[in-house]
Amino acid sequence: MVQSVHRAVRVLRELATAGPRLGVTELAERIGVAKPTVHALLRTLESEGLVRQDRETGKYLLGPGLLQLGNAYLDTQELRTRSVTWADALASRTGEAVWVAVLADDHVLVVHHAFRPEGAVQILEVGATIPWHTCALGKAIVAFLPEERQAALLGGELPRLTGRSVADPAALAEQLEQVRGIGYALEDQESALGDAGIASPVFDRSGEVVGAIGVVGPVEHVLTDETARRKHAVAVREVARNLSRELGAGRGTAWSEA
Amino acid sequence: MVQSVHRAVRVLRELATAGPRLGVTELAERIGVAKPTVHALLRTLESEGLVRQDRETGKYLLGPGLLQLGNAYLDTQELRTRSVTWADALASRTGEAVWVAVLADDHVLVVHHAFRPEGAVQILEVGATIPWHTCALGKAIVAFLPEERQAALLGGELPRLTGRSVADPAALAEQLEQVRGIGYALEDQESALGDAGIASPVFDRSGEVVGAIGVVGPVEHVLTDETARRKHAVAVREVARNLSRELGAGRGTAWSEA
DNA sequence: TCGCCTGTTCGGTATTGCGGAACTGCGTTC
DNA sequence: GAACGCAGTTCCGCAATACCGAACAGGCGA
Repeated sequence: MVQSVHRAVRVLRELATAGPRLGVTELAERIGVAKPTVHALLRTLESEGLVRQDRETGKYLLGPGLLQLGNAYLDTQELRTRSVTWADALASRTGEAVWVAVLADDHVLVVHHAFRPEGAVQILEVGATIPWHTCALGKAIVAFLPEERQAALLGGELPRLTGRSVADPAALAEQLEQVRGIGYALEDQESALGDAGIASPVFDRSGEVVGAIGVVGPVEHVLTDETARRKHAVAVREVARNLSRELGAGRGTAWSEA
Repeated sequence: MVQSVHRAVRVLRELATAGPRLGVTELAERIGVAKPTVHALLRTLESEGLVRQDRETGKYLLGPGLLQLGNAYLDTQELRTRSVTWADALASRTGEAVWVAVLADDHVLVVHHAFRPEGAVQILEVGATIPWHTCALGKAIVAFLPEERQAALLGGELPRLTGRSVADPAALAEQLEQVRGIGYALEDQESALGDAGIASPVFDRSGEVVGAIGVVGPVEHVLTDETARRKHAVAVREVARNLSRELGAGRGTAWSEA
């Protein structure tokens, strides 16, 4: 494990989470490293375009190079490239926004976002991260993970984002069991009040979950109306299966049992 | 300059450009570093989620952590956050897609993309990079850069992406002069056949160019029709000025002379 | 004007990362 | 089906390299 690289990434992470603009001194004490060391790391990162320095204040902030790399990641993400057409189809079939996501640590990372067809202002959610247990996408993925991994996630931190977030491991485990039974997961305003979601897992040729696809929208559209919910659930599951097959998942894997 | 960090970034860059999947050996000889060294770097990057390993082939590819960081960069980008509403307004006023971009080295980096209102399939271009001299956004920015910087860019590599790309420094310099005169830049299928653009520079409170905003669309919509072109140019320039003012640029800076 | 806070530079120390050589496991070839 | 070759991986000794204490420079506020 290369120490300086590890520290450099910590610097980037700190800039990403703590604040847009951080000074050398502040960074140094945050990550517990001497000031000149942090300075050297920053200079290196700056020369690579991953960090830039505010000319006026002297403080540092994230650089454009990160966006290029992030975008390059998206291109390598086979799930994303394959899902584009399916996501569009699902969006126009359901009339709702469609998200495609993968699991990164204990968060769900949105890698594709198809806008709701009849949309007013909609902000792009690609790159957004959400705790796995507060969204349908996360539950859909985790339900089909190897058992140890599931246990680890259930045992980890489970923050509450809204009053409706479920933070009890036992209750979540039961939900996951249910997901395995019906092949899709639900979310009822657990990450944001007013928003709900329905998602199904996507598998690859090795038979493992690689991510999930699902609709996201106002509770009234997605969950409240019983018949609409049924319709959406069927559509989501169907699209997820087709997408899985396109990724090489054969029958006999978890998705066909669902 | 921290050597290992520099090398780690080179690894990421290589993965981003050369191919989605690269092996340790291949990476090692590409960047001219011993195999075990590259391996250590990869393991570190992997533990940070910036790189992942394809379990089947053993080869390495970019990881999801990069997308998170890239997204964090976007949030720090004041130009982007401020431009969202202006971009939407411009898109609906012109009926074309609107891009907002900054300059990163000798490439333009798209930081915001407002879709064309009446749109069929449109792919999101946020994160895309284009050589500065083959798009209106790039010319709009470079035209207002300090002279040494301009000279350096004109003296650098000027690849041709289409048959219409302008690769001659003198011709480009003349175009830049023109941009300074009229306050907007044009592109006629210089980065992609069939596509044209009109863009104006955006300034911040220090009076320096921070980026550009402009419309992008089929030549027939954007350039061919003389009256439409005029209308678009006026709209773009106006929005760029308003955006600049919102960022704190005062009168008396370059933009008000344009 | 002074003091205190930044970001920055310097250079010695030993930690740390580096790479040659050897290992392992897979796919391919004969 | 055994032998080869090439991949990713591990080990370990050397010394290059990154780290940090201390001192410097520049700006802001008091």
